[in-house]
Amino acid sequence: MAFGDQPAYLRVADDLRKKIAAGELPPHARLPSQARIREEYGVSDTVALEARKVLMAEGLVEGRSGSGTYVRPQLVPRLLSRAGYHGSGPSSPFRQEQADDRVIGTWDAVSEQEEAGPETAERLGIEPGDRVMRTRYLFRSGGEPVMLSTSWEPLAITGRTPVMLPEEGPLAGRGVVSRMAALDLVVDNVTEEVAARPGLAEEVLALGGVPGHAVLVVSRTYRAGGRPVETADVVVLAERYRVAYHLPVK
Amino acid sequence: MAFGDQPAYLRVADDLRKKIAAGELPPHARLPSQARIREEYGVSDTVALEARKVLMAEGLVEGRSGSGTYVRPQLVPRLLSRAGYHGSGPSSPFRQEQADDRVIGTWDAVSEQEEAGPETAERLGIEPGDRVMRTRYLFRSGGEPVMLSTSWEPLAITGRTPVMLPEEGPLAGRGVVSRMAALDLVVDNVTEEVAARPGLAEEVLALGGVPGHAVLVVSRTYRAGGRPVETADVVVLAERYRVAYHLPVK
DNA sequence: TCGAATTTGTGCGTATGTATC
DNA sequence: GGATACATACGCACAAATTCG
Repeated sequence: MAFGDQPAYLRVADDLRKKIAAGELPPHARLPSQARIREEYGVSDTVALEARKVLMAEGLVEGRSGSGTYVRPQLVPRLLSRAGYHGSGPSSPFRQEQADDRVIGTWDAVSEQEEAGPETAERLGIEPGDRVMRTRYLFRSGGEPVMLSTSWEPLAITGRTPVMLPEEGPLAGRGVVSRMAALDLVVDNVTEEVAARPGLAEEVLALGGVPGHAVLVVSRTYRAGGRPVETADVVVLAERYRVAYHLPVK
Repeated sequence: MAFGDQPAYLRVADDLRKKIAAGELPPHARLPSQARIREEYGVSDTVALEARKVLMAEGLVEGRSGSGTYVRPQLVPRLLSRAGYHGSGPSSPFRQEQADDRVIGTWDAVSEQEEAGPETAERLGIEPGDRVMRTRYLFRSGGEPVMLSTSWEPLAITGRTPVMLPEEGPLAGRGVVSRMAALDLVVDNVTEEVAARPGLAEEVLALGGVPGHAVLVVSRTYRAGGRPVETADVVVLAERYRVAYHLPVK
């Protein structure tokens, strides 16, 4: 059973990984099926399955039900430019990125009122339970989902105004700064925090990634005169994006 | 078997995740054993195992052989402030952080000449094989290693000058901007890119983390009049740090 | 100190569902 | 529709680590 003090499924996974690294199994190639692995390596169905699972967890291969297990092309991480807000031009992180990469993107957005949780309240400088407008975004690039975002705005600020819904009304999709300007609020301060954590099953599923893989989370807060007017989390797959900043030197 | 179009092991994982999120299973608490899960949820051994694996992959729980599966304490990541260079005051990322957190830190640094590899050359705008000064840092906070950093400077710029070695000479430890100023080079441009990837065994070992866990990598490049004068990688454990930026709104 | 019970982790064989070709 | 292949699920066995009487 054991072979060099290594579980059987790891031994099989190592061998397949070597073949991928050596180019013997190039991108988009199909791996031997579970049944073939069972024969070739003289192992059980479970071991063949576990070995494939290891490679899938590593993001090297991708299983397609009914078809086969395929080598994933290793993609070069793209840049998510966060060079600060530019008054003229696209404003959301995604629209910025479009401008940078000349990639045509689409997105869906759903807004809903809710009561602020403790963390949201903390970030917006309001009390837990205060009402906020939560908007969930799903951004696509070339049809593929690439970025999730959730924004929160205090209804104490936007409630019963034309800009209450970020993606509707006269300034739909124009960005936080423009919309707040319509309320005579001058956004003069942005903080962003970049973190990485294992992606939740839901997030990874939506982004077409591998369960357990890391996501980058950019937590952004817009402020007007010290008062938070919007806060948002942007979630992308860590293996697909780097977050780029251009900083001033004072 | 299926329940709301969801596999049984995901249903069990979701339920356990909710209990963790709700505080019903606080940090360090022990999850129901595989056998208990099997009984409570009326599922098989395999399903109970798979459910636990999902939560382990998400980093929520940790299995200890022979003992049990335990909820991992979600430690609040510390801030790594990257608010841009401030002419007066500490300059290295770590020294900035000290100022922010009032944490007394120490560091070791080792400098060595080498030939630039392809990636370093690309970042410094020089040719592969050109000579550079590489300096490796290990930063400690309260005696514990918390951050690794490697910087590269073209010897075409600093060679045979008093500031050739970052941590020696008259401007030792004063930071890139000050040292370049001594060469009449005005650093006016900083770009940073934040990425996350699985930590290398060496890195994770040095930082006291768990193998396989993600690290955050901040890749920074200082430029003077468009010419790169220094580039560096800063590596921290992803679960322990967030990278914070304060951006201008133009 | 010893040993029994518990628990995780690995491994096997099999059956069934379901997507793809 | 049939064949193929992945995905989920069940039940079982055993090794290693831990816990506890």
